[in-house]
Amino acid sequence: MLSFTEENYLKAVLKLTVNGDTKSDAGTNKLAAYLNVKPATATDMLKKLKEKKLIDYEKYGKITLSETGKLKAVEIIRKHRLWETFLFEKLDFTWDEVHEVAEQLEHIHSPKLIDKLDEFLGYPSFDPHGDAIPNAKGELRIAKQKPLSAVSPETSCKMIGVRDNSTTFLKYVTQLGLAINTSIKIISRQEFDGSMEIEMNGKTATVSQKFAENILVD
Amino acid sequence: MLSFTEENYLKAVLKLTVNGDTKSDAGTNKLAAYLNVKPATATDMLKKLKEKKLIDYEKYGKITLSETGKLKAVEIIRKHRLWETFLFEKLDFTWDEVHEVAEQLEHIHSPKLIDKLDEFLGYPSFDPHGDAIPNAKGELRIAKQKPLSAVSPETSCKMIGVRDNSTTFLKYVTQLGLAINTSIKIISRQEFDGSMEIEMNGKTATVSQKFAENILVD
DNA sequence: CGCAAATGTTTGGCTAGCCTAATCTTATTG
DNA sequence: CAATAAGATTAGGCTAGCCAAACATTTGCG
Ligand SMILES: [Mn+2]
Ligand SMILES: [Mn+2]
Ligand SMILES: [Mn+2]
Ligand SMILES: [Mn+2]
Repeated sequence: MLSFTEENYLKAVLKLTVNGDTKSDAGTNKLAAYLNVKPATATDMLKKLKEKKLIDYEKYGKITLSETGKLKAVEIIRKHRLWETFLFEKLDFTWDEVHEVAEQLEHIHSPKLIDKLDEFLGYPSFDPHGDAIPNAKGELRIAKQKPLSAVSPETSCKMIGVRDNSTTFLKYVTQLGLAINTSIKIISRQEFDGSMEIEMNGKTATVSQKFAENILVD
Repeated sequence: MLSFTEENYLKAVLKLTVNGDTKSDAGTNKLAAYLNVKPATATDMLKKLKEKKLIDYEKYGKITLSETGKLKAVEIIRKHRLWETFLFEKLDFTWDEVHEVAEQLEHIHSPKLIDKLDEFLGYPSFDPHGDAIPNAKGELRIAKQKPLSAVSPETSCKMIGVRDNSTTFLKYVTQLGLAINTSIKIISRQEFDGSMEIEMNGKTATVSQKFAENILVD
């Protein structure tokens, strides 16, 4: 039985190694920064996870999940996203409130619980942020996606997710009238700083490049 | 913010001090036995809880919850029983499966979560074992109840709860065709060992005194 | 290449929770 | 009213996770 902390490390290694955008690898420093601990602490835990055969790791070397470790990590992602969906769909949480609570709920140990929850929710494919939910076998459907910042002016697209899950970002997105499935038309893009004028639901807004990089569209 | 462990100690002190049946008080040994730790460990934690003003306690003296401690403990009971109700009503858990998972879920920190869950469940008054669920203000309705063992032969009653929540007991109860709200008629009672012949839903069965003491009726 | 910066590891030390063994206080009872 | 028995506390020690500071290795750049 893995501890709360061990599970968070596995999830962090997964996030940093298959990071979608950067394909960067997980170093002790990055891992520590991600988990808000110091590098020395991360090194301790890496030795422990290697001992338990959950990661492949040699001193000063690369860090990757073992097969077992990857399965475990994906299972935690699955739990996290199913709980977020539950909070959003059934308990009227907003999409900027679900992450924090799911961060606790993902560590509840009960295989029956998570499978029943999945069934209760109707086997959802995506969580409230548009992220794919792995199924019970740990398989994860990957949707084609690109950042809004890569869409050409004069064309339209549909928002299918967000890259940043922070409350501040999500509240801003909502305030602009954007949500999953919103159709967005790019009116123009400034060469200078990459800012974009976009239109959705009849309203227009100007957003920064940083913002556009964090909106995922089809 | 209380830790998982501190919360379990508070709940244990509450259970042992307002124990319904025995009105016994909580000593270091009983507390330790209840929590599956050694007395020395309990003493350490009692000092810590006193420091945090959650219990009233002097060396070698009585242990009672402070007002704050009682509020906290009742809140955990509330969460425990609401989660049990959720698992039972919404996720098709049986009543002998819910306790173990609720033991984990009761420690999730989120005021919004528990109030929304309460609402989602329709503000239930009792959990799957017939135990009263405290409301959001920490008030607990107390139902009149007595053990089946105290019911006179030739009379009828309705099962409203159980005193023992263990899986083995609950499975046995179910196997006999008993559940919350089942009408029970006492056919006879043996003076010798207190065993009873009872009838419910047309079927009869003979149960021990120990069994009858753990079935609560109106 | 060669050396400094970046990155990673070790050491020693901390707290929360737990333990055993020894000791102390309170309760019981002959 | 002793003297055990029962109950509670203290002392010392352990592991999991964490940290700061010292040390080691690797990377990258002049
Ligand atoms: Mn999340
Ligand atoms: Mn987590
Ligand atoms: Mn329970
Ligand atoms: Mn608990």
